[in-house]
Amino acid sequence: MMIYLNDPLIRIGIVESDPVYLQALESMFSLSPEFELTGVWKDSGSAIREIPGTSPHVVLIDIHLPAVNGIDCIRQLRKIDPDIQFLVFTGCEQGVESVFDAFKAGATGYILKKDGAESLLRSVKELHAGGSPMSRSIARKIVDSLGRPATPGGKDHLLTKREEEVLTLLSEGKMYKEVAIRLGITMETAKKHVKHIYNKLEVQNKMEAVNKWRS
Amino acid sequence: MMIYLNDPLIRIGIVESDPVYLQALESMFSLSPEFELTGVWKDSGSAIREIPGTSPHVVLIDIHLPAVNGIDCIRQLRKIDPDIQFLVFTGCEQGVESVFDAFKAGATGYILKKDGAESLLRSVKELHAGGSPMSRSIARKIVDSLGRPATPGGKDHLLTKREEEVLTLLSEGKMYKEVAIRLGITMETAKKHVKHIYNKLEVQNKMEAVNKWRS
DNA sequence: TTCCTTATGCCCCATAAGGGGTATCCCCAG
DNA sequence: CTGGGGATACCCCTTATGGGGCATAAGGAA
Repeated sequence: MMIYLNDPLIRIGIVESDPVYLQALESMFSLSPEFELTGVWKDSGSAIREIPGTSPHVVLIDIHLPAVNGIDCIRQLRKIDPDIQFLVFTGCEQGVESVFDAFKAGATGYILKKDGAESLLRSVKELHAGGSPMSRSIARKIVDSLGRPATPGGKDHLLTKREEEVLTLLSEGKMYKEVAIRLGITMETAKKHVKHIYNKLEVQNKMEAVNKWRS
Repeated sequence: MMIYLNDPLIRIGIVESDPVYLQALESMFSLSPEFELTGVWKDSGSAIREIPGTSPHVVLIDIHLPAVNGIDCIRQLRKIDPDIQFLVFTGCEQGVESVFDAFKAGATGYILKKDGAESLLRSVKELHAGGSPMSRSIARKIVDSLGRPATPGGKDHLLTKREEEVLTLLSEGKMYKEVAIRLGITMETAKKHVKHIYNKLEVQNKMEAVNKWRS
């Protein structure tokens, strides 16, 4: 891993589907003299194609992206250019598994949108200096899970990737019908996934599932 | 407002209904040489009666108290002794309205339990020194709401006290039946409150309502 | 006073959600 | 090669939810 301590500018790329955040981030990094914005992308597809040509030091990436999620995007990009550092930047706090997935995929930082702008800038600098910035609550999730000896169920993943996708949509208030459309499956299959989720988490409804999952 | 920068000890009172937290706080402040614990109370009634006689500089108070909530307790105590500084200390982050209510009632600090012990001690000192310590996310809520020009609805309180109670229970995954039992009303009335909430927040289901409320 | 909001209660009705079963298909581990 | 988990799909059923109306009582504001 290269460390660019002496570089005059931190070259940064942004992958964010939310236009409001994207605009804010774009302004913020364009206006800061310590950064050079190499580009912004609204989806994983274009990000994977175009980012390698721009050689950023750091890529700030949301994991909630349409079609291909940010974690897969990181995985792809790491294969192409392993020198890029990825800072996951997400709006909602999800299960500890998502955090692990992100780090396994090659992310080296994981912060929450709610932490605010100063925190974000500090994190980007810290990441570029070789650190692993993460939000307090994320760090806590990790420490907590390390504290659990042998993982109660023996299982690494309580929920499957598909189940997490379903739960993410449910957590946004989507109905089964919408979940089905988003994932390109039938409503019955979406319901089936939800039933499995409830069994695994030992809950009876969406709200409890989301609460337990996020805890 | 008096500022006690030169006092040798910060006299502190605690109002907390959770016995576990109360024990922890009691130990913490008893053992710190910078503080003098003037007393602890488990409910608003006894706190309102007894706190004025103990002349604390700072009162650390949970807003989730049985019977009379912490905000009303602060309002009452301020009338009796306006020199007392109140630091709201709560477990769960609720809507921005609750935060405003606390400040309007006379609180001058608002922190979350999850911030931890060091943060709490620092906040008490900062409060005593004339500051307004608050958790980062609380500060953000306030800044965000100030950013919204003229408050879209013109209304100060979007949701009524009762509606917030209902929404709190819904956010815990309770069914209408359980909400009704908890609040001592019929299920139909609980449903009615929920309908009002949905109208006000312009949403169609529990999850969206909770998301919008918390944002 | 009158009007409005809040909180309460009850009715009807359509749809969403939750719980159970069964069955393919694919892929990976034993 | 065989079994199991994961993902897909369809069936049945009951209950919970969301949306509408109507009504009353209390309390505050115009």
